[in-house]
Order: sequence, then C-alpha cells, then structure tokens
Amino acid sequence: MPELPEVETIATQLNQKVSGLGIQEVQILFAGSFIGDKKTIIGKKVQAVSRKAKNLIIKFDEDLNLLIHLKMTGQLIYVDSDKRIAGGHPTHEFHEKLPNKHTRVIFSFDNGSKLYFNDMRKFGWCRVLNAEELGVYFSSFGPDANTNIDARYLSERAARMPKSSIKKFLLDQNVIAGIGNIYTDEMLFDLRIHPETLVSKITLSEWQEITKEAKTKLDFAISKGGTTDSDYVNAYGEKGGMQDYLNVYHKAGLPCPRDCGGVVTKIRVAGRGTHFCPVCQKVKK
DNA sequence: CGGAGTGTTAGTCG
DNA sequence: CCGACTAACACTCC
Repeated sequence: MPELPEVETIATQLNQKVSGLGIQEVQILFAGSFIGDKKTIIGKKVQAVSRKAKNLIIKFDEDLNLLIHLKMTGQLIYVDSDKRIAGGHPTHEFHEKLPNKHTRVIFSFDNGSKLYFNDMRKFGWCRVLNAEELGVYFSSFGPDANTNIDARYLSERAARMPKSSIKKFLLDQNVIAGIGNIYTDEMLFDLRIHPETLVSKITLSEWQEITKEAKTKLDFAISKGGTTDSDYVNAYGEKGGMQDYLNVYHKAGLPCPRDCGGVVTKIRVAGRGTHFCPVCQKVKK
C-alpha cells in the first residue's frame, strides 16, 4: 500500500523513536528481505530516519544507510515496551504477537526496543548503502510529488512520452516520485481528468493544476496519517484517517461524490485497477 | 476448489 | 526510447 504519505508518516514516527539508539542485533528470518551485510550496521547509532519517494532511509554513523522499500505489503512495527507504532500494509497481524509468520527481519536496539519488518508477499527489502550508492539509487528518480514541481518540467517530460496516459505518467517514479495507485486516482478525480487522457493533450496550465494538486493532496494525506485501505481498524486506533476522504478509490458502483449523476467506474489503465467518474472526468484521447 | 485480483516495480520483448 | 506485459509472492474473494 504505502505511497508517499504513508511512508512519510512512518518515517516521522520512527525518527522520533529511534534517533540516537544503537543497533544491537539484526535477525534475518528471510534472506531475500535483507540485502547487504548486517554486521556493518550492528553497533552503529541511528542519526535520523527520513523518506524519499516511497523509500525509507535510516541514516547511521559512518556513512551507512539502511534503505527500506515496503513495496506492496511491507510494514514496519516498532515495539517499545508494550507500545506499538506501525506503518505499512495493515493486516490482522497487528493484533498478533511479534514476530509472526510474515516477519522477515527484526532489528533490536540498545534500549530493548525492536523494529519488526513484516512483508507477506516478500516484495519489499532492506539494503545497506553508503551515501554514494544511495546517490546512484536515487539518480533516476523524479522530484518528490509534494514539492511544488515546476509545471514546465512535467510538460517537458510528457513531450518525451506523448503516448503515455496521464495515469501511467503520474505513476512513473522517474518522472514524479511518491504517487501510487490510490492517490493517482484521487488526484485525477479532483482534477476532472480522465485517467486515459494522453499526456500530449495536457496544456501547461493543466500541468500547473496537476503539480498544485499533487502537493495539496499528498500534504493533506500526510496530515491524516495516510490511508489505511479497507475497513480494517487496528487494536490501537492507529489506522490512518485518509480513507475517510477518498472519493473514487475502491468506490466502484457508488454514485459520484459530486452528485453529477455518474457512477464511479473501475477500468484497467497502465495495467492497474483504475477508478473514476465517467461523467466528471471527460475523455481526452 | 480454481482462477482472478491485489496497494510496487524491475525486467523483457516488440 | 516507449509502452505493454509479466514476474516476484501470498493471500482473499468470487
């Protein structure tokens, strides 16, 4: 699940919790979830936790960084005595004891707290990188979507891929980073743009609206603590609040929230389930 | 029970 | 270079 607002929420919470703590032990329960040598970070102190695109960066002393990507179903659960903060894909595991069958890596800190990396589908990973390697990793990424991106930049990128749909374009991390399937659909609904609209049809003033919408929407989602998909509520009241503000995502069959008379429809665009209102969001091909 | 679908993205192929 | 498609995996839903 996690897109920019969800990863941002996790990074902020973790930063408050683990900054200054030393890593005492790393237990790797599934080898594929941890790339690199765990010994390099054992004994090192956390300087800060931050986010770039949908990646989480735990920065240690001595030019060491742990880069974490949660992909589809990754979650990080921090256990400090008996209190938990968490982020990522919520499942009923949240009620269970940790570790559980989806726990892939356990980080133990020198104050006795632990960070559990759970990932049902095993798409996510943690990897140890120095600053230079981090630079290489991020070199092809576009700017974060919530940073007032220059409309002319988007227009220029669009000119390079004129046959791309706007949905595919917004999901392309090399163009604009941090947007996933939920927020693309929500942004395009707000903008009244049909997801299959070709980027070659979008004007500069529309690119200006798009960059503004990206910042507004993501900042709002961050303020709500991100989106917890489905009606799941965890035992600690820690679901995000953004799902209460979704207009089209997972709303197929419901009337358009604008009461335009349209019905929210689900189609497939760029290989992804795509939700939109066929009345408000006009086709421009 | 079987097959389709799922929030991400890297890789392959045309 | 671009875009469509698929695989990586485990689980839920119909």
